[in-house]
Amino acid sequence: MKNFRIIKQSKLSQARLGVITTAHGKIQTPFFMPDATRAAVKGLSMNDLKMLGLPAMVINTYHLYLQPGIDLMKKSQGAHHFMNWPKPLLSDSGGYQVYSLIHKNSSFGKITDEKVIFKSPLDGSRHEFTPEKSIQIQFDLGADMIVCLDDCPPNSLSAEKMRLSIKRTVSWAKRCRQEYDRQIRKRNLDNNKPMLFGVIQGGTDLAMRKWCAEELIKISSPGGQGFDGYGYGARPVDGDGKFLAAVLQHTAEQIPADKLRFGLGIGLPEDIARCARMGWDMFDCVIPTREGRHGKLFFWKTNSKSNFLNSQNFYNTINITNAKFKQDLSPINEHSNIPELREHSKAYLHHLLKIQESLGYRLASLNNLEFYLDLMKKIRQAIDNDKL
RNA sequence: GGGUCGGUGGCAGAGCGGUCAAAUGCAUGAGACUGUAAAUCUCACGCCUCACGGCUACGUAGGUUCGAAUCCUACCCGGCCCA
Repeated sequence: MKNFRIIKQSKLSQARLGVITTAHGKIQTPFFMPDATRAAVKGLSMNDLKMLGLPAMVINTYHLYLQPGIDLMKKSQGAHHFMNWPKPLLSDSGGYQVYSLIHKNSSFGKITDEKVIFKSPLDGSRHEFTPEKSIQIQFDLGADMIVCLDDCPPNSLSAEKMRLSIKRTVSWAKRCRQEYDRQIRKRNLDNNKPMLFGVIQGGTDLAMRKWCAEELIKISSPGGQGFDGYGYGARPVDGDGKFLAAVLQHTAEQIPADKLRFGLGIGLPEDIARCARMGWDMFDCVIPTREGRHGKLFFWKTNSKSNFLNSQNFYNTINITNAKFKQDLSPINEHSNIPELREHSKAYLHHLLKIQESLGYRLASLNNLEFYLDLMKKIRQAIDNDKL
């Protein structure tokens, strides 16, 4: 059974339309997932997310392992039941925490070729993550799409260290693949396999990205060669925040066309549009929710051209906490399909965020997620019409 | 009326002779945020100047001192206690 099927290839670019089939329903690609790292999209209820038509979300192995713990996940028969979320889930491996905690600050742990030693930011306790353990936990979480534990390096790493890091990521991917096969047998999941993703590292160096991709694709098992999909790992921007378009383009080209391409942590709306054009199929990012909580709202510009997604500036942002919105009684978003965003004023949302009221976080997150989901829909339509 | 403690920047509140345009918190203003240690972080925050620097300021008015938010005197205002 093949769980990713390409439906249409754009005549204009590498962009494609597809469908993923999971045990919790189908997903049309390209698509975007918000991050529900600790089993919640901050500020939003599952009903909110259903109302938005959210296709899937990303939960995190490391965070859920620390809190509330995997025993409870097993007892709840997985994250879907625990969260009461009926649609697909993707669990991230904890590889990003190798970067965000340890690479950035070595007092948070240590990386060896064998495993990662984390010191919990919650209470300082010591925890070991092996590739095998990450996969086991992800099976316990019961996610529909799971990710190999990787060593996510800073882009600034020296060439020599980057080479070692990639070797580690590849060796861990092998071990993840073996553990995955073991779990499938052990749990009798032959007809209900989660999809497994490898993560391509290599910083900003095209040759390193290519090498990492090739090594990952070579990994084989009785279950087949390579992975169901491949992710782009590490920050997609340089030190100045400039999008690494050439690296994304080159990395996409290394991934076999019939495999899913997952841009981890991407990104800004224009970056997602560009990546879709390169043939990337799935995205996740904290931007819409985090920046919403911090007051930044995304809005469509009124565009008449049908190929507006190819332009640089197809949207506006405002910072609703700016003083100029204090007295602005106009709707938060008059074009929204969400009644609350049409009926509440900007002044009200300004006020809610100023007093740190959770309703403010919710309204801002709703606005931005609606924008992102709309963006993905427009991208899919554009591909369908050969406009992207 | 008597006693007592106190009056500091938008607010709260340190400071108690020089290193004070004055700690800290809040509020305010702006910015950042890309597989969420993020309801977080950064910067600004008396006035003038891009800046060097200058000016005005710790209730009011005097005084002591080389020098006062800090000491003294009077007055004004507030809290508490007594009558």
